[in-house]
Amino acid sequence: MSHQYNDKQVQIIMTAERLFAEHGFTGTSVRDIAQSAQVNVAMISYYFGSKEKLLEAVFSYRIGSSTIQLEHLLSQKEIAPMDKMLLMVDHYIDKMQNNKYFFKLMLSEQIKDQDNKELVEFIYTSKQKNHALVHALIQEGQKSGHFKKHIDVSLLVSTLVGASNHIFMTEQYYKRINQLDDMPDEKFQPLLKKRLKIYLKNIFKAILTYEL
Amino acid sequence: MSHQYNDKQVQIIMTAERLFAEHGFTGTSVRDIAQSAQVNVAMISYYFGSKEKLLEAVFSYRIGSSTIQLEHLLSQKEIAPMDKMLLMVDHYIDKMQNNKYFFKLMLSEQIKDQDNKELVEFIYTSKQKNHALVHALIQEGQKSGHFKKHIDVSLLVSTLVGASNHIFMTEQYYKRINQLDDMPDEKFQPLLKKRLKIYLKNIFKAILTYEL
DNA sequence: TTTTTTTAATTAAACGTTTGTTTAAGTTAT
DNA sequence: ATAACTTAAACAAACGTTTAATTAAAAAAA
Repeated sequence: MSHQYNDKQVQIIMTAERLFAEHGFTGTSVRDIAQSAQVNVAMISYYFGSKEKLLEAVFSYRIGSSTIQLEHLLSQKEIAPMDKMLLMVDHYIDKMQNNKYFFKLMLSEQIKDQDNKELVEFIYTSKQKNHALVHALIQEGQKSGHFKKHIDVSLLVSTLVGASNHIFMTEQYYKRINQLDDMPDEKFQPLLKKRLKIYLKNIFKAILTYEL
Repeated sequence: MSHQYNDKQVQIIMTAERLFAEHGFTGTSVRDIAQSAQVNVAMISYYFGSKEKLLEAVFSYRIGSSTIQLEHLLSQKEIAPMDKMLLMVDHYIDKMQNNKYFFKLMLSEQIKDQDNKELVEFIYTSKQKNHALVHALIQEGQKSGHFKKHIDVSLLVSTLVGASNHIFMTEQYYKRINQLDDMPDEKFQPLLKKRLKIYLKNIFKAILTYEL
């Protein structure tokens, strides 16, 4: 993976990302994408080969920076393990809110029975990298006595990923159930983000330190 | 909503549920469903009117029992609030493992930009009911002094729903990352369920009681 | 610098499939 | 005899992809 894409290709990729997220991969036609991106239908085959390859290009386009940022954060020696963990939570939630479409797409691709093996492998590799980083951080915290023993890293990560995903995917439900319908989105979004961050960081503190 | 369906209709509904969950709504053709359910394609239009209506029938078929069971559980006066809450977690996880296809389908329908307003309304009503029940239980626990104050019910429920969903949707990743590839599924499934229950109940205890 | 050649980008139209749904003729059950 | 069920075939519309023709841009030759 990992290409260099010209302006027109990026335009197509970002349009596809949005439409795939909103209506699903099969729910989006190449003509929908072409029209929204204001290019001819044939350009998609011309540049990417096929609709499937375009999906892969979307993933390819979003790679890299994520893991690198996390790696950089966790490598800073002067930060205490717990603070690193809480920073990670903040970082992840920011990332998700800034890349809602991609996270939606990633989630819906994981739900489906995958036949696109390239994509399955990419998602797994990406997950494994993050898992390894978190695992190392937890071990570091356990050695220094800041964290308790017997922590299931997969479940911990699933709490962050699953709960954040669920809240952001269903934020309209959150709005309605909490009687925030009248609040404009530019006020609601920061509010939700703030609440989610506080909430998840408290959970992480509890899981990592308390002997429940 | 809420119909009576004959054997053949149920056969179609359950097949559709599985295929919609595995390949998405748009990713499943009525011919796929007809073939898997071993009926003629025209039977789907004949019984349900359209593919969209069939999707609604799947939801309609799964209604009722869920909320009723939860209502029954939470109405039992002799059980302490915390025990009720932990029972609810157990109950929810059991339900999800026994209805994996439906939960997958429900999740992927929530991810999409909904145009099917009937379905949106149904999902919202269902969520609201559960939310109200949990909310009442938490207030009960707060009054009796068992729970702490200031609990965001939506975030709490999202933790249960989101984390459970994420784990079950990506259980193959869990298997691989935790080096459980060789374990047969009939051993792995109970293991995962057990771990998830313990883990989530601990989180709930922490959120509901500790002043974090 | 101009002209020619070669490559890349862009287009509308057409390709063969597959899509959801309907039809009209049939069978089975009431 | 009436109603409910079941079928293969047909329908137009939408699908992903390819084609062949044209324009724009870049490279090479004059």
